[in-house]
Amino acid sequence: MASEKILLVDDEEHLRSMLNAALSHSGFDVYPVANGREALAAVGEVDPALIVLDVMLPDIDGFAVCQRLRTEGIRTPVLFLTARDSTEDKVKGLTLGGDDYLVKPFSLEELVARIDAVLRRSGTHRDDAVLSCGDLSLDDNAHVVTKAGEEVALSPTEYNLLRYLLTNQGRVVSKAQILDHVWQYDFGGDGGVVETYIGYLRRKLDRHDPRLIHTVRGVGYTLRLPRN
Amino acid sequence: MASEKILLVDDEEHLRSMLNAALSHSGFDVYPVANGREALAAVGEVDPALIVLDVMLPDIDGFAVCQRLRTEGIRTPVLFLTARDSTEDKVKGLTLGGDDYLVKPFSLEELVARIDAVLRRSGTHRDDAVLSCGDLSLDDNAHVVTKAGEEVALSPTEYNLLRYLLTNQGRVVSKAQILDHVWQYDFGGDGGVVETYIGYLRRKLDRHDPRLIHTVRGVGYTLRLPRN
DNA sequence: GGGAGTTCTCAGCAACTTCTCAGGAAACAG
DNA sequence: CTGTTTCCTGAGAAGTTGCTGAGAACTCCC
Repeated sequence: MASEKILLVDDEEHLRSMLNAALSHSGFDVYPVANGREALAAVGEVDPALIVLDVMLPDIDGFAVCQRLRTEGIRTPVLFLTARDSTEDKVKGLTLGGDDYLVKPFSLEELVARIDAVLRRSGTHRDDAVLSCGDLSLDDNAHVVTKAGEEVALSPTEYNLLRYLLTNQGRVVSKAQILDHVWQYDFGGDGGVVETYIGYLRRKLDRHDPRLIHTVRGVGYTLRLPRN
Repeated sequence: MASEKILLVDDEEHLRSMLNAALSHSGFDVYPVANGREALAAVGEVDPALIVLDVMLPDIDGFAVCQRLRTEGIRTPVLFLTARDSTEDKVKGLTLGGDDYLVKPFSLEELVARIDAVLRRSGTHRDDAVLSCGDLSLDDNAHVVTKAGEEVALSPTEYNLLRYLLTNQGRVVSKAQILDHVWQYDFGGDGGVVETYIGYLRRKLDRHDPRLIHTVRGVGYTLRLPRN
């Protein structure tokens, strides 16, 4: 597998190891570092396809790291991680150069979706932007979901949940897995929300046979066409 | 046989020796240790394919052990064992990076099933996810059982029992063995339940010839095609 | 500051699961 | 054939899980 290299820059140890695990498992080749200096040093050696860069770093801040790379002529796309505060506004202007940003706390599903989107735009195609199952399809570029040709409006969480089910179609995913991947990493509630959102999805796009979203009692949910 | 190595970390001696016996018998190469320090030391020497890791340890807790490994770049998949009260609802992120968890008390069959699932996901194929016998088949990924092409809905216990019979097809298993493997290890009842559940399975998927589930009077049950 | 949309919790309900038990059927031994 | 043991089965009580609608809290946008 020719997996893409990702340079992961975050000083918070817990978050870094969590993102490392999640991105590795999503098929990326992850190089985790803890600060700006290490990041600058690693870019030359690793030559990553993308940099996941926390804005708040102990030494050089994320903007400065990025700017330094650009003045050196390095165009590697950057996905900034920022807190919901004043830095959020500063980052907004940076999406012009093909970069993007994500506000903490985010969900892992969203992170992977953004990374895929940035890589797709920068030409390094990871995979197709359209996921589908039966007459249901989700286009990640256009951010559009259609069922039987009809466009269906979904809220952000509904969309992320559907995307997660589609990337795992045919496999059963537990409520715990769904919470870990679709909800923000600091979410404190229980699995009850998942039931509610599965309900929302069913109402919006699984009202008639053949049903696509199946409950596996005591285990979780799965999305697939019924056996013939 | 190139059996996979499993590092088993649990401080409760009784449970540790029980799991050791069960996993060894399932064909794994088990390395049991009693605490976090020993676990960290053993990972380097043994290089296991998977770690079964109790969350509640006397010295370093399971999460910390895992995180320590990750920051060292070790990505061995982990199967956490957690108690129902303390952790289950509170702790998130256990299913990231291909890891999984099991709530105590569990059944041995479930433990082995989870281990197989994690190893399958992490690429270390132990064996296929589909078990079958005649026109009966059980797909562990999709968690779907079919008989003569028809999908059959099973409750969790029915599913676990069928899985146990399938992995032991051709061999006779006693009611005591079934209780030990399919029911939670602290189950207090008698073998009567097994008869009931064998009955459920027969009704759902063994109503017509050729029969697959056979009673061996005075000994136990066996699943296999009739001899011609 | 008001309205629309979204997120999350909760309680009541429905459906399912688990386990026990008791009576009857089947196998077996003498 | 008869008594004993083992197994099968249906009924039902108790517990668990999942679905749904109502509504409180929040955000975003005008």
